[in-house]
Amino acid sequence: MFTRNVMPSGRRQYPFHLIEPKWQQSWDFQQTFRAFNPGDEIPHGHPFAQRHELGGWKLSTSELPPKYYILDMFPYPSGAGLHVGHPEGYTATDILARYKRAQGFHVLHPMGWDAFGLPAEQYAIKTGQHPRQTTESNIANFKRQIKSLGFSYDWTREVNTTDPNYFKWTQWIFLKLYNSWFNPATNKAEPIETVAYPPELSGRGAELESARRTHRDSQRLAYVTDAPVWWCEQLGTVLANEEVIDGKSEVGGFPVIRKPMRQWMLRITAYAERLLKDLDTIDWNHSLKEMQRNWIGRSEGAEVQFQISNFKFQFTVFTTRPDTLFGATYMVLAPEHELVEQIITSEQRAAVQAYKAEVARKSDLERTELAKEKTGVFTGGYAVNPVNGEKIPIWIADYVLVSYGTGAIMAVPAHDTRDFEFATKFNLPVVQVVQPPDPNIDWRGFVDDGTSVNSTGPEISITGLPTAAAKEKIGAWLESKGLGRRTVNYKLRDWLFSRQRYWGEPFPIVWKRDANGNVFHEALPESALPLLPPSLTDFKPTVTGEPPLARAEVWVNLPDGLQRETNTMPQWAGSCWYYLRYLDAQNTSAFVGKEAEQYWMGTASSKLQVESCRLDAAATNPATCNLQPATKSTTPGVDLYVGGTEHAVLHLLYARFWHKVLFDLECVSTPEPFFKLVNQGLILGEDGQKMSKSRGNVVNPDDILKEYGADAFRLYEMFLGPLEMVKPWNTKGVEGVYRFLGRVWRLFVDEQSETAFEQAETTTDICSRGCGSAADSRAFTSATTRLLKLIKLSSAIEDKQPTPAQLKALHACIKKVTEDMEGMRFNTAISAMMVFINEAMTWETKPVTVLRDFLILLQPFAPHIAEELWEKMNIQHPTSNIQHPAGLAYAPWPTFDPALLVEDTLEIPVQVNGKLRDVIRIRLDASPAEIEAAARASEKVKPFLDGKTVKKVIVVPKKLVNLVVG
RNA sequence: GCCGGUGUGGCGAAAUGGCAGACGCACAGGACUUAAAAUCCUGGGACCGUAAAAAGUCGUGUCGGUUCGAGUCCGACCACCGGCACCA
Repeated sequence: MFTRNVMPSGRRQYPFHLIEPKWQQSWDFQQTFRAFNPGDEIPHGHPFAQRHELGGWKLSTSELPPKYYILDMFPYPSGAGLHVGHPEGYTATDILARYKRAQGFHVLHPMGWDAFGLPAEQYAIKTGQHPRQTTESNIANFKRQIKSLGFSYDWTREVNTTDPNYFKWTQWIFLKLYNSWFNPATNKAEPIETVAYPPELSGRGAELESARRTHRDSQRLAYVTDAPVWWCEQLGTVLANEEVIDGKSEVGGFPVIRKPMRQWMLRITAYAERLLKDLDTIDWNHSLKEMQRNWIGRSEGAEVQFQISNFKFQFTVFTTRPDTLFGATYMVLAPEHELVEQIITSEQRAAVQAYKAEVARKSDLERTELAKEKTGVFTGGYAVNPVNGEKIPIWIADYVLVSYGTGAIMAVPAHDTRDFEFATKFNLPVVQVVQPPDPNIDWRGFVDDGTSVNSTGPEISITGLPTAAAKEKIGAWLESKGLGRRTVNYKLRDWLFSRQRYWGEPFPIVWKRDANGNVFHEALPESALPLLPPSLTDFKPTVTGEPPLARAEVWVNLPDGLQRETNTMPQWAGSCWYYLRYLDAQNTSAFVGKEAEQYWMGTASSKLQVESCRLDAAATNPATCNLQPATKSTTPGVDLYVGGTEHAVLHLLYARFWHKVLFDLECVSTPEPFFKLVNQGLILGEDGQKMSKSRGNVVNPDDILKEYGADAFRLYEMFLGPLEMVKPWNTKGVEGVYRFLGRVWRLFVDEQSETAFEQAETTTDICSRGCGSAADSRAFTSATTRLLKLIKLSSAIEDKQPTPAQLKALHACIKKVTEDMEGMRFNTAISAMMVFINEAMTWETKPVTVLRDFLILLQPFAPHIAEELWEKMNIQHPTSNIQHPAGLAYAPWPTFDPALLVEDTLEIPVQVNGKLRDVIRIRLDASPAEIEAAARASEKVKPFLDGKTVKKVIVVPKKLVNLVVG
C-alpha cells in the first residue's frame, strides 16, 4: 500500500497560489500603479490621490509631486518566452519603483515591446505565418509571464514598436533627421533649409537646381550612400554587423560576404564629440562609459601633406605623432586608396595589381585575423618629407585601413610597433627620433613619450624637446606653412540604418526622376504617416537581392511614376526613443506632449515636497527628516535605467544620438536621455555556464513560480548577489528565501485558522492560475477571497507598546534596508529582513505597529504576501491604520530613529600587537583611559603583556583597543 | 595586444582601514512524529591539540610595501569573465 497524492516538494509554506493572483487582479482593477500626466484628472479613490490628497484634481506640472522615472530595457518578445535573466533587472527596478512610491515620489514605471526584428521574419519565411501573428502571440505570452511576477508597471502606457500608432512617430523622427543637417558652426542640428550653398551653385536652371539638391542631400543627417553590407546567400538576406559572428551568420552559421549596396546612413559621426563629452555629465558605471569612449575612439593628432615626387599632386596622412616626422622612412597607402593607380610605376604595376586583387578577396575579418604577418608592395612612387625634403618610398599594405583617418600613413618604424614589424620584414630603414627617458630602454620600437632627437631640418628643429612640446611646435610650424593642421579623428563610423527586410518600419521616402533623368529621393509629408508595410505572403528577398518589400509592386509603384523606398529600418530605430513615448503614450498629435516631456524628464520643477526621509538628514536630525524640497530631487532625464551590458554600445549610443538631435530641434528638453544607468549581471545556469538551449541549462521562471510563487522568485533573484555581478542560478537556493517567507507568514497567522483554511481548500473546487474566461476569473476571485478570509492573525499580535528591544530590532532593520535600497544592495537588505524575522520569531507578543512597519519594508520585495498580511492587519487591528489610508503600495516609508539604536554598553575587541586577544564589554561613554585600563585588566590579555613593556596604546573609542608591546 | 571587471568556507555571499565568513544553501546532530515530510533547536574555515574542551598557529589568487592594525590602501604578478582589436 502506498499513497499517491504526496506533493512533490512537500507542503506549501503559505497559500501563494491564491494570494498572488488575488493581488495582481486587485492592482489591475484599481490601476494602482497608474501614473498621471500634468492635466490628467486624478480619480478620488486612487491610492496615489489618497496618499497626496489630490483626489478629483487636474494638476499642472508644478503642482504634481516630484517625478521619478524608472525604466527597464524593454524585451524582444521571442517565442521562447521569458528566461530568468529578464526578471533580474525587472525585479530590481520594481523594488525601487515601489520604494520611491513609498517615499512620496510620483513614479513612472512602464513596460513595452521591442517587436520588430529578424526572428519573427525568419519564422514567417519558414511557415508563411505573418510576423504580426507571431509577434502578437509572443507579446501575449511575455505579458502573461511578466504580469505573473507582480511588477508595478503602469500598463496604460504600454508601447509596441510594431504598432502603427507607435511607428508613425518612429517614421516621424526619421523625417526630422532627414530634414536636418549638422551645422559645425553652431555644433548642432538645424533644419535643412539653413544649409548654405557654395557660390558656384547659385543661379537658375535645372542643372544648378539639381546640383543644389545633390549638395543639400549630402548634408542631411540621413543620407544615401553605397556601402558594403554582409550578405548571406543561404539565408537570402543582408545581415547586420552584430548578426555576423566570426565570418558566419549568427542564425545557422552560414558564410557571409561583403557586398556593396545602396544604403541609408545616419550621420552619427557629427555628434562624436558631444557623445563623448557629455558622458561626463551622466551617472553611468565606469566600464560602460569606457566602452562608449573606446567605441567613439577619439584621437588627437595632425594631418600632414606630402608632396609626391615627380608629380603635381600631394596626399594627406593622419598621425598622432607629428613629432616623429623626421623619422618617417616610408609611406603606406591603403590598397584601396584612390591615389594608388596614379603613382604606380610601370615596373611595379603587376605586383601592385596582384596584391590589390589578393586583398580584395579577403574579408575585413580575414584581413585582421591574418594580422600576424605584415604584407605589402612597393608602388614605385616616392613622397617628399616636408621637414627635410627627403625622398621616401610609398608602399601599399593592408594594415592601413582605408576607412580610418585619411587612409594613408607616414611610417615611423623606430617608434611604431606595426611600422617596425613591417620595416623589419621588408628591410626598410629605421631612424631614431625619440630618446626614451630611461637610457636603458632600447629606442627601437619605443612608442611612448620621450625627447626628440635627430629632428633638425633646414627650416625647423625640434631636437631636444620633450614629446608634448615637440608636437606643439611642429604642429604650429606645419599650420603656418600650410603643410598640415592639428586635428582630431574618431573611430566611430556613420550608422548603417537600412535593412533589406520585411519586418521593420518602411522608410517614408519616395524616389523620383528629374527632367535630366537624375534619380533623387524625397520625403513623404507628415500627413502620410504612418506608412504601413504592404501585405505579403512571401517574405523572402527577391531573386535580384532586392528587399522583400519590392515584391509588393502595387505598393512600390505609385500612380505618378514615383517609387517607394523598399528598405526598412533596423530594430534599433524603435528602441531609440521608446522611453519618450512612455511619457505620453496615447498622444495622437505629437510623439510626446511638451508638458508631459518636461515634467517626466525633470526640466520643469514641482512645488510639492517629498515627505520622506533622506538618509543624511535622518542620521543627524530625525525631527526634520520628513520634509525635503522636491526641486532638489528631480533629475534631468530618466532617473534610473537598468539593462544588460549587451546594449552597452549600440543601443545606448544610438539612443543618445537621436536624443541629442531631438534636443537640438527643441523636441526634447534634456541633452541626455538616461541620467543613471546600471547594468545587471548575467545569470548563469546551475553549471556556471551561460544559459542556452543547447546546453540544456535554461531555467524557466514559470516552473519556479509554480513551485515557490512570485514573491520567492523575486526575492531569490535579488538574494543571489549584487545586481551588477555575474552569478550562477541555484534552484535549491530559492528554498531559502521561500522558507523565509514561510516564517514571515507563520509569524503573522494563527495556526489553527490555517488548518481550517486548508481543510476548506481541499473541498473547494477552484481552478488555479491560468484559467481563461472572465467568469472563471470572477469565480476564482470570490472563492479565493472567501478562503483567505478563514485565515486569522496570530493572537500574539497585539496593539501594545513595543519594548525597547523590539524597537531596536525594527529600527536596525529600517536603517539597513533603507541604506541598501539607496545603494541598490538588495541582497543585504533581504538578509537584514531575515535577521529581523529570526528575532521576531522569539517574541512572545508582537506589537502591531512594529509588524506594520516591517510589512512596508517587505512590500517592495515581496508585494503579494505583504499586501495580504497588511489587509489582515487592517481588518483585525483597524485603529492603527488611520495614518496609512492609501493602502500598502503608497504607505509612507518608515524612518528610523538613531537614538533607539544606541546601547549603554558595547563590546570592543582588545588586540595585542594587532592580534585579537579578548573582547571586553564597556560603557558607551567610557573614556580612553578607562578603556585602556579595562583592556590591561583582562585575564586573557595579561599573559601577553607579562615581562614586556607597553610601548604604545591605540584606543579607538567604540571600536577597539590595541596594545603594542616590545 | 589594449581597456574594464572579478578572485574570500563544500556552494551563493557579507564586512566606513578595526572581532573575516553576517544572511542563505548544502551537510551533520537533536526535538516533534508510529514513520517520513514540514517545522523548531544546535553545530560547523584549516591546522595543532584534547576524552571533550580551552589555549595556540595559519587563513580572503601570488609576492612585496604602507600602517599600531590590511579582504579593504599602494606596487608587481597570476587566473578567470566581458569589451575592443593593425585605429596610425
